[in-house]
Order: sequence, then C-alpha cells, then structure tokens
Amino acid sequence: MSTPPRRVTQRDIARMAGVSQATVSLVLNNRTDAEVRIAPETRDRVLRVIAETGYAADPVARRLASRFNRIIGVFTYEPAFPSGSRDFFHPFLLGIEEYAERFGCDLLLLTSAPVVDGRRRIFHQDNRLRLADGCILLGREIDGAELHRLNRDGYPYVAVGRRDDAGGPVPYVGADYASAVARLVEGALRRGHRRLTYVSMGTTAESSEDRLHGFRAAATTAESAGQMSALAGDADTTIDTLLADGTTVVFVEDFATAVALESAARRRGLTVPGDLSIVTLGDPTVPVPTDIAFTGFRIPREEMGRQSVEVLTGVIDGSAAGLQQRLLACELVEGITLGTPDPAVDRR
Amino acid sequence: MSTPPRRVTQRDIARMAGVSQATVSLVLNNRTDAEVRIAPETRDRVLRVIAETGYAADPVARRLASRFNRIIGVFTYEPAFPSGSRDFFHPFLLGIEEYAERFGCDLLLLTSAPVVDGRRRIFHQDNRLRLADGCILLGREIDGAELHRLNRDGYPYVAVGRRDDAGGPVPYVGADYASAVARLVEGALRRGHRRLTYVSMGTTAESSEDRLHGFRAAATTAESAGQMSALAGDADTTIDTLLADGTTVVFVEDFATAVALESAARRRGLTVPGDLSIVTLGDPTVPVPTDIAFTGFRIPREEMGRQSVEVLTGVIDGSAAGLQQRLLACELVEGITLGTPDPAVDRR
DNA sequence: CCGCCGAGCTAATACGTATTAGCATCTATG
DNA sequence: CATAGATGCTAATACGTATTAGCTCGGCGG
Repeated sequence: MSTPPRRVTQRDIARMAGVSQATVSLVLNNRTDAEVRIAPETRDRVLRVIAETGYAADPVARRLASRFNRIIGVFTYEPAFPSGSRDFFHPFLLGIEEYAERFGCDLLLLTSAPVVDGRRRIFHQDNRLRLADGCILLGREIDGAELHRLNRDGYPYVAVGRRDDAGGPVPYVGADYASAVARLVEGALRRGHRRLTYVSMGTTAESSEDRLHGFRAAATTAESAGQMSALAGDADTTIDTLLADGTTVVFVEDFATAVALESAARRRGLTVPGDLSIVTLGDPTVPVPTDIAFTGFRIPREEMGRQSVEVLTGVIDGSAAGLQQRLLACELVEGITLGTPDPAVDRR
Repeated sequence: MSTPPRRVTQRDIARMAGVSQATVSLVLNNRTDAEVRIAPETRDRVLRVIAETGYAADPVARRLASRFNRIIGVFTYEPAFPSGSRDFFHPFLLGIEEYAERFGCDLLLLTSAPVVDGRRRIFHQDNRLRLADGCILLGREIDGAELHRLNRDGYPYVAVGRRDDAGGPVPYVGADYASAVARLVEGALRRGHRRLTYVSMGTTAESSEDRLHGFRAAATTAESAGQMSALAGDADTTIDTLLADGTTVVFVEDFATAVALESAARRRGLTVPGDLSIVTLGDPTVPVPTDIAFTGFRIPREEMGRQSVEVLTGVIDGSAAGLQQRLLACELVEGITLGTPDPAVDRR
C-alpha cells in the first residue's frame, strides 16, 4: 500500500543484464537485421532477466514510439451489447471477436462517442481512435464526412457494408445484395411472375441502393416492375396499392415490413403465396416475432465480421493483401412465401 | 496517398496561436489553479485555434504522461460475444457497457490472452492491461496468483463476483449468495420440510462456498441437512440417494443439474414438488431448455455490471467513493418446484 | 533606488519505447 | 603495419503530452 512500486522498465532490465536500454529493445523485437547484431550470449542474458522479472513492454509507450498495438477499434453506432438477443449486429461482433483473437488482437469498443444531431460521432473532443491500430465501423448508415476525414487523416479503417467513395476508395466488407436480389427476382420470373413490385424503406444507404439496383437489373424482362415506399402508408394501404396494379410478387426490403404485409394480406382473406408472393431482402434488424418462413436470403454476417478483421489488418500494415473491398455472397433461403401466380386470375 | 499528413499536435496549435506548447496543454486541461494562470484572451485564442483545426489530444501520449485514458479494460475468461445468446455473462457486459457509456469511457476487451494450462491468463508476454486505466475481471474462477500480482503492481481492478483476499483485499461486486440461499432454506423450513439436501458442483470457487455457507447457516434447525456432489453420478443415481435418505427438498447449485434431476424424478413417476421439491441456486450458466419454472433466485447480473464500473472508477481515482466490496441482493423467484412435504409419507 | 510580489507565461523534463548513427574492438588483407 | 571491413554494442533522439520550476515584466511599498 505504501509505495506504489514503480513498474519494471527496459532500463531496469538493461541495468540488471549489464547492457543498454537500446539493446533490451533490440532483443525484445527480435531484430536480426544485418544492421543490428546482438551476440547470442548477450541475447540470452537479456532474455533470462526478462523471464525472471516477468517484464512486459508498456503498450502505451510502444505505440507512442510508432509501433503497433495489436488493438482493433470497433465503432458501433449502437450499443455493442444489445438487450434484444436476436440483434442484428451481434453476429458481426461475434465474427470480429473470433478473428481478433486469432490474430492476437484486443478489441477497443468506442462506446463513449457522444450523440450529436441524433447520430453518434466518431470524431469528438477526445476520441480514443488513435489508441487502436485501426478501426472497424459498424452501422447501417455511416456519415460520409467522417469517412472523408478518416481517409484524409490516413487512419486505417474498414467499414462493414459497402460504402461509396469518400475522398478515396473506402475499404469495406459488404454483402452482395445486388446479386442476391437479382437471383430472387430471376426465381420469381421463372415461376411465371410478370408483375413485380419493390417495397423500399426510402433510405439512401448504400445497402438500400444495391438491393434496388439488383431488382432493376433483373426485372427488365418483367411486364411491370414498380417501386413504392413502405413509409407511404400502413400495411393495409400498401396491400391495396399492390392489388390495384396487379402485382403478384412483392420484394420487401425490410423484414418487419414483410411480416406486417403478410399478416395484413391474411386479414384480407388473401393467401400467401397463393394470391400474393412475398420475398424479403434481408435479416431482421429488429426482433420481430413471426412463424412464417419467408423466402429471401441470409446475410453472411459472421463471416463479414471475420473478414473485416482480415481486411483491416491488411490496411494497417499496408500490405493490401487481398482486396480491400470485398462483397460476400448471400445464401438464398427457400421459404414458403414465393409461389406460382394463379393463372386463372388476371388481376390486372 | 502521397504524404501521410502529419497529425496536428499541441506544438502546431501553439505555433498558430503564438504561445508555447505548455500553454496549450494548460488551456486544454482547464487548469485554473492559483499556481498556473492564463489570461482569458490567450485562452480564447488557443481555444479558437483548437476549434478551427479540430484538434484532439493523442490519447496515447496523454496516457504515457501519466494521465488517465477513460478506458476500462474488460478481461473475460471466455469470448465476450458468445454464440449462445442466453449466455451467462452477457448481462454483465450489458450493464458494464451502459455505465461505461454514462461515464464517458471506452471499453477494451482483452480477448487476446493466450490459454496456458487450460486457462486464459491475464499476464502474458505482451498484455495490453496498461492501456486501460483499470480493468474489470469476469469469470467464474479467477486465478489467485493473478489477483496477487494485480494487487502487488497496484493495478486498479475490480472482480465481478466476491473473491477472497489475495495479498490484500480484492475489490469486487458480487451477489449475496449466502443470504439468498438462506432465505430459500428458511422458506422450505416454513413449509414444513425437515430433511434437506444440498447438491453441489464440487468446485472451490467463492461463489460455491458462499452458497454452501448460506445453506449450512440456515439449515441448523432441520432434522437433517446433508450434502452431496452432482458429479458423483448421473441424475438417476442422485435421485436414488435422495430418496434413500428421506430428503424432501433438494437445493441444487447448478441449474442444468436441477433440470436433469427434475426430469429424472418424473421418469421415476415422482411428482415435483409433490414427492420432491427442487430449488435452484442460480441462473443457467449454459443454455438449458426447460419449461419448468424453478423456485430459486435471480442474480442481479446487469446491476453487478453497472456497479463494477462504479467501483472501478472509484479504485482508479483513489477516492474509494463507496465501498470497494459490494454484495448485491438476489431476488427470490417464486417458482412451482417448492411445495409442502407430504405428511402422510414418512420417507425416512 | 531596491526589493518584493503577483500575474502570465515558457523552458525543461518526464513518461517508456523504437530507431539510427556511430563508436569501439577485432580480424583479415595488402 | 596501415587500413578496410565486420561485429557488437551504445548514445542520442523522436514520439506527444503533462507538469513544474522559474523567468520576465510591471507595479508598489519603503
């Protein structure tokens, strides 16, 4: 209790081993360059003292002297440990932690970011970004200005989810929504659907755009391929609109919306997929209770988390090993909500 | 891409504002001591430059110069982001994150700790403990030697769960198992039970000891209060033993064991709690599917997480504000597995 | 005119590591 | 024997901040 016993430093080790601090550092870092040579016996002596004292380098000083930390920052736009157990971001974090451990990295959760203008901000008065060698960004929408600044500062980072350029290419690990949606559309066309409608969330996030692009690209041979926003009205209004224009299959961006549409349709006495097929375009982002096995796709979230660690380490050491922009394939889910349109009914 | 643009430092700010680096530091830290005085206009000038440049202090240098970091380390003996969603440690982390955010602290998950002798080790060749101002220790069993070393080094930490002294008192936030178990025992006695048995897990962890102490202390007026280990045999063997010595109520340390005993009893044609009352002494540590509402208690895990942050910040700034050893009360759970012993049957 | 004081700032240093230029010492070579 | 080169190490410095001793300048009392 009396004297807070000073920490063992390289200087202490040096004194004990009868060498200089520099030598200790050289031994520790296993420098075997032609430039710097240490006699094997000296090396052993130093190592022995290190072992005896249980010395471990101060990671702070190490980092200040411009070496790496083996720490990966994780910036989340929401709490990292959610209450809702079936949370959307959880699998990402699971994958991140798995690979961080594999790479021998610790994880710094930047949870202190204050909320400004309704959004958490990466950059604030005393952000702790620089403690980490680099940072993984997790959130549905990421502020373009902040990405710009990260790029400008040359700070190593990777976004989970595809991002448009922001003053330079943005390293990311995303899901290939475009192709997943396209494949679902093709499946619907094969089953004979000709009048398709896309129900969006009305956001401009890249993830939304990609889905819509996939839809448009694949729906060219359809008789009609409209688009509407789920925010325009409630589920019943939406159903009205869909029926009015003869839609036989609807592609719904948001999972909760799909659930709402399905139950609204059933309340109307419609059958799914008999009268209306419903395809969802992603995993639930909020817990939604439903027993329906929707047709759609699965976002490889855990794998995205893992690969984001890989990409980040590449960005950090500048090796750029492997692409710094990766799109992972989504797995199609054969549900029961995509059927064959009823040929007897021309609902146009 | 060309030149990695050097970071803005206090020296840059100083140059722009026409003052010294020391002045910038003083302004930043709002030093208004009698010792150090800065003219208001100078202060404003510096602050203006800081605002213009968007400067933020380098947390690494800050920490090296022996200030605080506002970073809380979290050492977990298992992955912090578990696959099993109903994981035992999750609520602790939830509480920890909530209060860390409230205190403006970031969270450093020490996940890189290597496994030695079947246990993760806090201290290893390049542990990053010192990056954080202090650390929260999370795990059922914590190595006494490591606690000793933390105490010896004067490193601020707090354990989640009561711990015996280790070369000094160990700061902790634990659950008051002893009194929770005692209250359950008293409830059983009130209902007329006279022959009680405690089924332990055979570990020497403090949490196990506390439960057992609570049992022994409260069971003094019982006719018989035995103890056995769940590890001695399978559930059927255990039931045999219980029946043989006329036990009417069993207190089971481990939740999964309680589930196994209940189903074993039912397979025998016994009713619970008619023929045998079962009380559990804690939340499931591994996911166990069951529909039975067991009588027992609930560990205030989320609150323990929160308070561990509080205690740690107290330990860090030496204020010792509030007790550094806290035991939180558990909430009793009225289940359906504790009944009245059948007076018609003397099962002795 | 001297000494003193307070206000407002700066110079210097510490924190613990990594890196680099360069100093001895020794060996080989002409 | 002078010199060149290799070998093995150290002195010095940088990283960016916090802290402290002390400097300057002006005013004021004696």
